[in-house]
Order: sequence, then C-alpha cells, then structure tokens
Amino acid sequence: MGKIEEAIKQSEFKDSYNKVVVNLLYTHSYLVSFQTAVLKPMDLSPEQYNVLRILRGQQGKPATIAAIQDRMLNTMSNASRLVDKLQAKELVKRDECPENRRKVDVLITEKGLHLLEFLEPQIATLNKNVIHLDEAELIQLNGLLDKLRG
Amino acid sequence: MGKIEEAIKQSEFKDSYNKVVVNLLYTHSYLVSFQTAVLKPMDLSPEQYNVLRILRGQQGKPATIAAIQDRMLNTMSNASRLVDKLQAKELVKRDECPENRRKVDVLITEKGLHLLEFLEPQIATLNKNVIHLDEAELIQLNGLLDKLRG
DNA sequence: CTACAATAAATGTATATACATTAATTGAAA
DNA sequence: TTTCAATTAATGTATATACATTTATTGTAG
Repeated sequence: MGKIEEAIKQSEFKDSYNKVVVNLLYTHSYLVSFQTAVLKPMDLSPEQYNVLRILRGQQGKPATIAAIQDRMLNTMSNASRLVDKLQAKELVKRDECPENRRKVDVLITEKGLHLLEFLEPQIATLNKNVIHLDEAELIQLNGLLDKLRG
Repeated sequence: MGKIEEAIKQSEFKDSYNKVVVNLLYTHSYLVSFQTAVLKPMDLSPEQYNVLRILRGQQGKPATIAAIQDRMLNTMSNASRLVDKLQAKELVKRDECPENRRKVDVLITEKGLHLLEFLEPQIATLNKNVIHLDEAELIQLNGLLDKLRG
C-alpha cells in the first residue's frame, strides 16, 4: 500500500504536522482493525484486552478502577463499565476494598490469565505479519513517538 | 511525559512490536483528545472534520458515499450517517446522481468551506504546540509509518 | 459531633462505531 | 423481456465512548 498519499488518495498536505497526524490516525486504524479481528472470536474488544493486560501487570495485586483508568490507552473511556463486561465473562472479579469502602479491588481471574496466554502468541504472530519494520526501525519509531508527546 | 513506559506505568513489553503497538495507540489517543477539544466548540467530531476535508479535496466535484468511505481514516465507520450529521448542520448537501440513481453526489457547502477556513489555523497552531518534533523528525516519522503498513 | 467538601465508583444519556441486513437501482444472462 | 446477480446507500441493532451527574463513603473544619 505504501505512502499515505496513495492510501487515502490525497495528493498533498498543508504541512508535515498535518501529514503526520493523518498518517498516525490512518496507521492506528490499520492496526486496530487487525487486532479486532483476532480478539473478536474471543468476544473481546481491544480496550477490554488492554484492561486484562493491565491487571495481569499488577502481578497478583488488585487495582482500583481509578488505577486502571490511569493506565488505559484511551484515557477518556469508562473503566467501570469495561470491568463490568469483563466481570460478566468471569475474566476479572471485583471486591470491596476493606480499608476504604469507596474503592473497589479488581483482580484478573485464572480464566482471564488463561485467555491472555491463549491470545498472546496469536497477537505476536499478527504483529510480525502486519508491521513491516525491522528491530532497528521499531526502536526508532518508539523513540519518535515518545519524543512527539514531549 | 516522555517514554511510553512512564506514561502508562508499565515497566516492560514482550517485544518491540508490542511496544510500538501500545505506543501508537497511546499517541493516537493523545492527538485525538487535543483535536477533539478544538473541534468541539464547533460541534464537529474528528471524523466529521475529516469528511469535510475530503469533500473540499474534491475541488468542486461531488463525491459519492462510497468514495468518501474509501478515503476515510477510520475505514470501518459509517459515511452515510456522518454525511447525515453534516447535512443537518448544512455543511454538506446531497443530490441524487443523475446518471445512476443508486449513487448520491455529496458536495461541501459554502458554510462548510468557511468552517474549515476558520478551523485550519487553530488546528495548525495546536499541531505545532503538541507535536514536539522538528521537520526532519516529522519526515522520518512519516516514512516509518508508511513503511510499517508495507 | 455535625456539616460539608473531597474522593471513588457507578449510572444516565447522547452520540459514535462496527457490522449485518435491507431497499433500491442497474446491468447482464437466459 | 424476464430474472437474477451486483452495486450503492440507508437502516437496524448492539456495543462503545464521552462526558455529566449521582451515590456512597471518607476526611476535615468548625
């Protein structure tokens, strides 16, 4: 597919800022559509998958809703309802936090951990197939994205 | 804010592919949230703004719904309903395509063009303020994103 | 202690999105 | 010409998202 100009059939951009914004939005959509396809048979949305990985990253420690929200990629979405969905599928469980009853301790279940283990190799294969960059380029891209945000 | 590890409080990633995916999703959210804030006072969503720009790019020629869909950044969303919303605000108009009554000719209105002119300098300023890259880095980033998609 | 502000999560609501289905029109084969 | 497949847009529907409001609990000033 190649250059963004061909991909969206637009011959030129106002400036490089504009072009990089469009390119990022387009590449995001490209990646998310593949990811969605892999997750869908397991009835998971990309954000639900992300929350599961956040919880596994806690390594046994519970996370509050606010802590999950804080680590989410899409900072504006609704952690409380995402946890609802995951709980309905028994992938996470909620406990009232004993020392502060306003808070809720969220933990990933065994079932949730197994689902992640099942999905991870599929996601890894997918990534290698759809991201046409070598290791050096990946590192360079990570650096540029970090720098972009300042 | 800096490195993605700090931004989402995750100390390490499975591999560079994984890291670049997370970094892209996070950077996307970073950019979209700023863009949304600029567009919101004008009652436009980012995708509606994108459709307006696609239509202006036609330079007077109408575009069918399918042609808009094809050029959209988020390839899965619904051009027909986005055009509905824009039409309700009188930013675009729809005409039945005379030589093929299945098709619909969509055109940007004067009002739509004026809105774009009003927004563009605001978006340009925003981009310069939130994208902390110089011209050489922007070009490099565009190249890497194009290559990523293959 | 009481009243009130601050915090945490849940809920309400409108809109957006993903995806499937339907409806209308056209083109082409029998 | 009739029938049927293909094309194009619109609609249905379930879910996701953004953002405001509400509820419950805690902490603190008076």
